[in-house]
Amino acid sequence: MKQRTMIDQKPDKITITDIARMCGVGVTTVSRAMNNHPDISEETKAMIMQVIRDNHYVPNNSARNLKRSASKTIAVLIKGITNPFFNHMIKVFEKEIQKNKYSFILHRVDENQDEVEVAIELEKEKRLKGIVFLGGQFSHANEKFKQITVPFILSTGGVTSEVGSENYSSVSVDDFKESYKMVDYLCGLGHRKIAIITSPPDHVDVGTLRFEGYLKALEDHGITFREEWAWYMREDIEGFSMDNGYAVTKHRLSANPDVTAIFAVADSLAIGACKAIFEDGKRVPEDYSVAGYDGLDISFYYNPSLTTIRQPVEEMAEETIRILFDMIHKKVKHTHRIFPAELLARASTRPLL
Amino acid sequence: MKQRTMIDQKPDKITITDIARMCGVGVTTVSRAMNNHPDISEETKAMIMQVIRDNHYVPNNSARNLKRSASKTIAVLIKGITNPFFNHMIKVFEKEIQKNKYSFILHRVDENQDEVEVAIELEKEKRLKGIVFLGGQFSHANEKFKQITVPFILSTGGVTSEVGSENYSSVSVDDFKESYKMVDYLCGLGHRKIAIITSPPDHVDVGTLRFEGYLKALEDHGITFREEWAWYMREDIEGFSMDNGYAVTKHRLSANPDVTAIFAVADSLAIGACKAIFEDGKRVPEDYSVAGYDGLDISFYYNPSLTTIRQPVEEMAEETIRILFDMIHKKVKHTHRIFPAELLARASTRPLL
DNA sequence: TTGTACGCGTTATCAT
DNA sequence: ATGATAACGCGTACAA
Repeated sequence: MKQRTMIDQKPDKITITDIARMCGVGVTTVSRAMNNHPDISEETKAMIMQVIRDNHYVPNNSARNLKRSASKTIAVLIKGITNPFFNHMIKVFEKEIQKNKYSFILHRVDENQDEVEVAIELEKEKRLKGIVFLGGQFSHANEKFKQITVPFILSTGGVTSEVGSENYSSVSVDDFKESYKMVDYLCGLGHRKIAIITSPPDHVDVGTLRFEGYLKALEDHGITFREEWAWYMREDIEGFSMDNGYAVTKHRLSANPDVTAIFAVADSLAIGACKAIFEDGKRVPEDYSVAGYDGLDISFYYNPSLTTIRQPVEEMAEETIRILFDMIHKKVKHTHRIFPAELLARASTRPLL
Repeated sequence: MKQRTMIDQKPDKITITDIARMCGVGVTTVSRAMNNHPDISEETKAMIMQVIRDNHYVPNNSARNLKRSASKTIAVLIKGITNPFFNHMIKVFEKEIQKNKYSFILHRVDENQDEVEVAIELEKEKRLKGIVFLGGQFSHANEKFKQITVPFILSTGGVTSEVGSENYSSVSVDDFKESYKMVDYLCGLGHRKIAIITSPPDHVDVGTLRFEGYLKALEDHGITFREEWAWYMREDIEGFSMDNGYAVTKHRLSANPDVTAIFAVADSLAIGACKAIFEDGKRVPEDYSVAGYDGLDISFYYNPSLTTIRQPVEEMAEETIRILFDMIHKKVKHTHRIFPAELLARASTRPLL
């Protein structure tokens, strides 16, 4: 009954012990009240919870995590947050993870941080049960992967170079194939001079594979690739952004007047390209056919609506979580799942003649 | 003495004590080596760090946070991540915070969580030095604000109802005024039947103030508001999304043939509206003038480019951090800074007649 | 059903 | 310069 009254100078310094003392019970009982433990009478529990509320007591998560052995939480690591492509996926992750009665942490990793290192740290800190790497590129991560001791999966991320595929799970689309599909489509429309907006050659990211798909499609159509068709993103502007597509196209368009189609390896780049074309007094698709990649919402809403490769984001996200839980429940060791993407032929491309 | 001798299967269970033993030094010394403490010889430090690297030892952050008294970290809390409007701001936050030698945590708070409660928890867990609430609405948060014991600032967020402004700092634009400005502009172009796409009346968010600005501008131009001009976002679709603007316009357009202009309280809504207009066989701005709000990148790239209210996001973000550090360094108690926004008159609106 | 005491992994204090 | 040890706040055997 000796509720500690008034003159609370340090309301944040209150601990479970204080609550216990206020309630005249032991810390165990307080702990039980908070964690919905069975072995506690309803009335003492109610009383304790009331005192907790009255005093605005908030348990310290660091102490909890330190003590707790397991924690039923999944972390999703994402590099940057600029990519609108991930928004849908994150929502699905959240829903699916909650459906499994796990809690969900979205952790952003800085552009210049190593996401695997962050994961290793986070696993210990939060006693994670599983990890999803959303996007990102994993070139030489093999050694580090081994330090992750819980199931993890690469969702939508590329694994370049020789990282043994028996060491991780993944969900993705075949960037090479889908990119090929698009360029093949453009060729089928009669285009033979097709520029591509992609990452600089020394970069290792999704742009690389998509560029190779482009090359192969050209070859299969008997078209000899010309270096001047490779419009590399600028490095001084954020990658895969509208700004970048705009700047690149602005610079390259007039120098390549015979190009009839432009394939951008991201919808945002394609939109930037369109703007540059408009400002040049030209039209899409009458003067230039423009195609994107990703299938963002905006590709539908843009005017003209963008021909693009739609990745089945929702399904991919669901499958990501499904595989992860399969691994957690030891039903399976690792899985690689490649989804087919869909070519959406819309208004930004047209047959040549 | 009951140190683990049993076959180490868990390489992640290695602790600072293990490292100390391996190095033949005390735990204190290891701790010093890791934290760049001055009181340690270069050679022992190098030796210890090598052992740490060899064994892939990673210190447990929960234990660190628990023990550490202070931590020089700022957290930015953001509700949802769908809003592309925040992307620029986050980058600036990160840069500015690092410039101050603090570290930066971006913490996403779930749609159905109370961000202030999350903040209170996080403050203890991470020993935060300051908090930024990015966006969000704070109606009855006054009591809870008091439980936050470190400086915090509301950036770009609305505070509706009577939360004493002496209890927090804030950076924002005057939604009422800027909204008024836009509608006033439309009226100046000769429009008198102007629809608005905004949040449902019972919602408390940025839409509310912007709606009021719209109402006032109409009134000042001697226009009597008609209920049928209020196109409320659908609740079964994500708020402020292109999908929502599209659905609403699709539904309302034909029922209101005499409307000549549409003011959407977000660029994304405006884009959705444009699409619906196009599908109706009409044009922007020839048949309808459409205006947005926010000044997203896409508003420039869209076709036609969107007339909008551009919030000075970079400056606002910089000021947010500046004020926060002023508070941290006790130079100031709290500050409210309102930024002017800029009306960008572009191609999606035109004079009537 | 409830309480006591210990340990989680780290850093801070105070010795040496 | 280095080391032993006491916290940090909580959960949980184990005892009552």
